Amino acid sequence: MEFARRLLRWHTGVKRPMPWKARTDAYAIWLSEIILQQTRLAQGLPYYERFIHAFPTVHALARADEQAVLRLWQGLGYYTRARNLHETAKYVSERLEGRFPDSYAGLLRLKGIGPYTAAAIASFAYNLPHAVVDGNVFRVLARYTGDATDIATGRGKRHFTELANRLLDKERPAAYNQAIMDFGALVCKPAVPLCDHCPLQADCVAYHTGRIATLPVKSKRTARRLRHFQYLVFRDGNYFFIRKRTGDDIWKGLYEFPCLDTGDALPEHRVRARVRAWIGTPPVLVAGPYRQQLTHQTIVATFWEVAAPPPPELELIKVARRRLDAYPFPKVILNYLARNIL
DNA sequence: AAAGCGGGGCG
DNA sequence: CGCCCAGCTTT
Repeated sequence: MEFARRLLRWHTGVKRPMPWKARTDAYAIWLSEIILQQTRLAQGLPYYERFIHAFPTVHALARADEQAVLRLWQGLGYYTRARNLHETAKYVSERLEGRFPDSYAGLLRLKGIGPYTAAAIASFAYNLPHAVVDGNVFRVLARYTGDATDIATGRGKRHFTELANRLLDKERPAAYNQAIMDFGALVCKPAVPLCDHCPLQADCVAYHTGRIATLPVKSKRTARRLRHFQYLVFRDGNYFFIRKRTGDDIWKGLYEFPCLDTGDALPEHRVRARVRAWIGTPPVLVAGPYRQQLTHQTIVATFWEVAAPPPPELELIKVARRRLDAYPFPKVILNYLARNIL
């Protein structure tokens, strides 16, 4: 219990402010946790404020249409989270009378809720003894125990989850979980940890064996794919033609201009020839190429204007310039609009 | 078990 | 430029 006691003592002085801690309802906790998946607190906070204001209850969120939810999510990334958020809101609102499950196992069954989020809601909303295991916890525990088990493997996840639950203060699970995550974010940081001011330094194995910089061990490396998107901007005065992205690819559910995914780089004259063969009119290069760095892909987007009406078989949506802000777009489209249109 | 999914910040 | 961030879903 020494570990938990020191952590909680440290935490009394340096809590990070969490707006949703003012509310104890599972809805607010759940919303904040989904937003913060793989997302820094500073980046997620403004989104939480906008969501909780627009949808104060799970019923309000359930009544919204998906496009409005995605629009509010625009720019945050990992858009599957937004679609799952909406689906789960409808489920909880319509099937569970607005009440979230009050057990870890029950929470785990909901879409978009995995082991971390189930533990977070169980502890923060209901004070149940389930240890959260996120990036912070992996790092703190791997360093504290000097354990080089690969956190990217199932075995590593199981190992650190069991350890986390042994170390958990079962009398105060909510406070403990908040403390260890704040500790990972503020002291036991990834690149430049503050070991000189660390309350756990005396017992930290990695510190005493000089392995702070090499722990935790995370194997999977990121192979990054390079893709070239040619966006065709059909324009009729103040009207634009867009469509919704579908299929198993990035940005599902978001909108964009019709896109020629050429895969490899293509010389400008080849693009013009290809578009001309397709719709009879050569396009004019108007912007780009813009690079958009995703975690596993690099998108190079070039924008072409076409002085002809779009082929009907594309089934594009005709939208007035002033109405574009009702649609969710990926960042690269927003950049184009901001620099060239709006 | 491994792959895929955004965008931003930091050293 | 590479790694990381209050991870989850699909294959």
